[in-house]
Amino acid sequence: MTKEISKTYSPQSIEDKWYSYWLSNKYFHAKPDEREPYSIVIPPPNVTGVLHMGHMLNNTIQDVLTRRARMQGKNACWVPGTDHASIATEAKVVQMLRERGIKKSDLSREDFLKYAWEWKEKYGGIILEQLKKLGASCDWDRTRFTMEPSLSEAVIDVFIDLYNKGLIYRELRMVNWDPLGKTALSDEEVIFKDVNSKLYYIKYHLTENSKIEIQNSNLDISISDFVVIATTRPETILADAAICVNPNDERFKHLIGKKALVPFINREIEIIADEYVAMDFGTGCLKVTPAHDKNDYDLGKKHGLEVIDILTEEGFLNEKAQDERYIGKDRFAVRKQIAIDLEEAGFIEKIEEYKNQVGTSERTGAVIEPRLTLQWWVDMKKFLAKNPQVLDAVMNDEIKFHPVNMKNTYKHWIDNIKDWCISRQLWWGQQIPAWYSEDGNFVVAKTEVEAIEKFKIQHPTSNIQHLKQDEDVLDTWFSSWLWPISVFDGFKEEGKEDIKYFYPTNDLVTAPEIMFFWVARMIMAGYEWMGQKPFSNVYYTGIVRDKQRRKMSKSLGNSPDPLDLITQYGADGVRMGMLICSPAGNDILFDESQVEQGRNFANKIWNAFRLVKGLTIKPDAEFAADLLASNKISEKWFDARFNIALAEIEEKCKDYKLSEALMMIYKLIWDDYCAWYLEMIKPVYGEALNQSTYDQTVIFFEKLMLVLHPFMPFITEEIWQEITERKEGESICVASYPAVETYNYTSLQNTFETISKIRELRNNKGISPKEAFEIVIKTSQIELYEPYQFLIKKLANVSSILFNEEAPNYVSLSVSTDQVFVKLNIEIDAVAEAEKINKEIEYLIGFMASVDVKLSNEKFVANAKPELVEKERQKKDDALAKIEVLKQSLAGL
RNA sequence: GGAAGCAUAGCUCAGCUGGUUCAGAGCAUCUGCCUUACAAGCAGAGGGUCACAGGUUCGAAUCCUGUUGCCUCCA
Repeated sequence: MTKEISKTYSPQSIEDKWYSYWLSNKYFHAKPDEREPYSIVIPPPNVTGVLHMGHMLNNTIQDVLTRRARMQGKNACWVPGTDHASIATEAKVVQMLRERGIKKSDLSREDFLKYAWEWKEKYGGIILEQLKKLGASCDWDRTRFTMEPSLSEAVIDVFIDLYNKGLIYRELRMVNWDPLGKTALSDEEVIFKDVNSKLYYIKYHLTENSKIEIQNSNLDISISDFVVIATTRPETILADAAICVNPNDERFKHLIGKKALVPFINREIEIIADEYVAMDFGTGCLKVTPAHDKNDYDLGKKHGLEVIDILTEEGFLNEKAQDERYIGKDRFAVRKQIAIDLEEAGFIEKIEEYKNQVGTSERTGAVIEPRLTLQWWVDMKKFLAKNPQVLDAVMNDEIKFHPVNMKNTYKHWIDNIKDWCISRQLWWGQQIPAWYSEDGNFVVAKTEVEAIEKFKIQHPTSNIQHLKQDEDVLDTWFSSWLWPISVFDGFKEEGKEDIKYFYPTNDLVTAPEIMFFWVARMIMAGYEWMGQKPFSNVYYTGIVRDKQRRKMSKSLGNSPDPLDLITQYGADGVRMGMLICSPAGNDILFDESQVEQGRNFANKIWNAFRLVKGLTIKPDAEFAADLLASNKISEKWFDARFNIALAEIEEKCKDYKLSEALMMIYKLIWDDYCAWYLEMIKPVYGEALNQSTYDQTVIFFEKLMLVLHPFMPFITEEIWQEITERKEGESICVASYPAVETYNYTSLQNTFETISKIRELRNNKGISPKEAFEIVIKTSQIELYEPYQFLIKKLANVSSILFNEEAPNYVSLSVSTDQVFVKLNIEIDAVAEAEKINKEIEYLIGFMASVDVKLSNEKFVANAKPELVEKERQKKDDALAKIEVLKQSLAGL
């Protein structure tokens, strides 16, 4: 050994060394040239984010795709960046300020933003730094941020453009209100959760007049003084505007048009009728609260009911609730309290346990409050009518989804699309370019100066002395949907080279849960502003879960820290562990043992490297002809194996079945190269290997490293650099990926089987591997064994091989259709041997019978493919031949 | 409540248009081994009526129908 190589692979120093080598040589930087482009845009992680297991999986996959493309001679560009994540970041900054004793409400917009930017500068880059540890081959010179000036400008331009096209409007509507974030949310940002709640049955007394009217009527009904309604939200009774029953409900017909009193505050509300009311739910009487329920709002609008909003933007009760006991208190506190108060006052008939679903904010977790507010909307139906390709391209596979069944989900969403609420009552984000005059008119314009000009034309009578810009910012996704265009500066007038060259991008790798938020909308933006798709393939990764199938999350504490994992197992090990069990679209059940498997694999490769590096080499001329011939056979065999496997690997990669491809590489290296090939050519201890075989062995190793490199970039670079001389500036990152070459396949099937069977025998009889055997092979095809005797002798420790000789008192082994007889130096049990052979004969007879059934079935012979029938005949012949051999050996015992 | 999907070894999954790649892989388990590259290893082994019930067919894990059980998305 020329130099000492450590017995176990230690990734730490190697990984940092090579990553900085790659960066300093700018291998990841791409600019347009004459090569075929390959591009991926990263799903920009939130600036607030730290790397979690989902990112690890997602970015490993992107890196594999990018590195493969780069090695295959394409000009690969993976654009990194971060998302300003308006609501998530604003929440973090507010919290940080609170910890410092500063209230957001005490700050001006400008001061707040100053703090927010400070925060972003400090923490915003963390996640990208972490990606470097993973080995991500992003073009870091192209790092973008959704709120950097040029990207923000694109967002504003797009807003104005859409407004001018009549695709954006402003309207008072019921929205999903997040009382914690104090902002509106889009439907997609609301997560429904099952909760155990209570259904309260509350009595509303009729007014005196109503009672009298009913008594005076001619209806034959028993009179009661009240109606009962069922609700899960008793605090909202203070906002009730009516009670509604189904007009077809016989039980309540007499009540229609009468009046009832809201408990405690005694507001008179009318009992109205509408078929919307389900007769079989609750009591059949519905309380109508237009301000606090979407359906009630619609109902109220239809019947002209008053909208009584009793909640503040933070979800506290306001003075409209009228009852002093509750004003200024939180909605949930009031719910508890009012239930007790109602019960004490005798308004509660009963309380039932009830399971229902409650909408919560994706970002803050707060329970969503339906709230009537003035917001900005994108008219999605109109948008899609203008861009029908948004659906068509996915349905006809112009944009391919992996796995394909995601197409259904996509179509369903598109078919049921709702308008997109894009305004957010936040400060962190792109401020909406709408300008208001004091008399309530507005124009949409990029700057105040332009706004003034527009006012002069559109609202000449307005007072434009004090124009005020809209306070709200745009939904984060209103900037992310432009990402594949804006990262290449596609909205700018000049510098079109990048966008022309890299757009449309090739692959997008993302989580299925943001298909609507992001994927669908990028497709929309792509067609609207570029006139073509933003990417050709979408690979949906699964969700990373723990062994108990629970989603990994910070709050559950079931997620390992990715950086700790990398420190412990190496980036290569972690990448392999994540990928080995993650078919597209399937959730991955993460377990540290998989990462351990990855680390073990790296170590295995490392030791193969130690072996090869440690070999002593001598010229071929110094070796015996039979050894050289044997080694040639081994080389030829592995060459064929490699090419067969490579073809399969490429096939899998083409289908985006990366975990299957990786598994094939794993087996190719571990089983074929290490367990078989290296053992076949390895000289006995102390002896040398011939030069030509050594050279070939190194070439194989190199090729294996190239194929594995996209998956495990660090160890492959280290070995690729060390296995042979490299020039300064060379790297496996930019080396060419092997192509499938022609090969002559020599099947060593029978040889390998013979070796395995002899090893098995040794195992069963407890005979040491050091003890050599003499064997006799009975076969009609000597050519399947004769040239490979050397290998059988070496790998199964066999001292001599004879063909078709008598083998009295030998133990018989079945190899394919042949028999191998092994001479043991111990006494063999003739009776047991005979029994074993008889069993085998019995099985073969049964097997033949089943084949005969098929062959004597006229319909089978007539309908099945001829080659299939032929195969069945062959099976029968083989079995017959084998029975013959077995009978002979039985006689010999 | 609506839609789609899934059900194959202990676990995670492959199995295209029905027939030798038809019952597979990796991990885990078990049994031997510290055999000069590797115990993070080596050599072997055992494990499945392909969820259940019908049907189509000469032939079904594969196609059809129903049942049950899971998961996801939407409301």
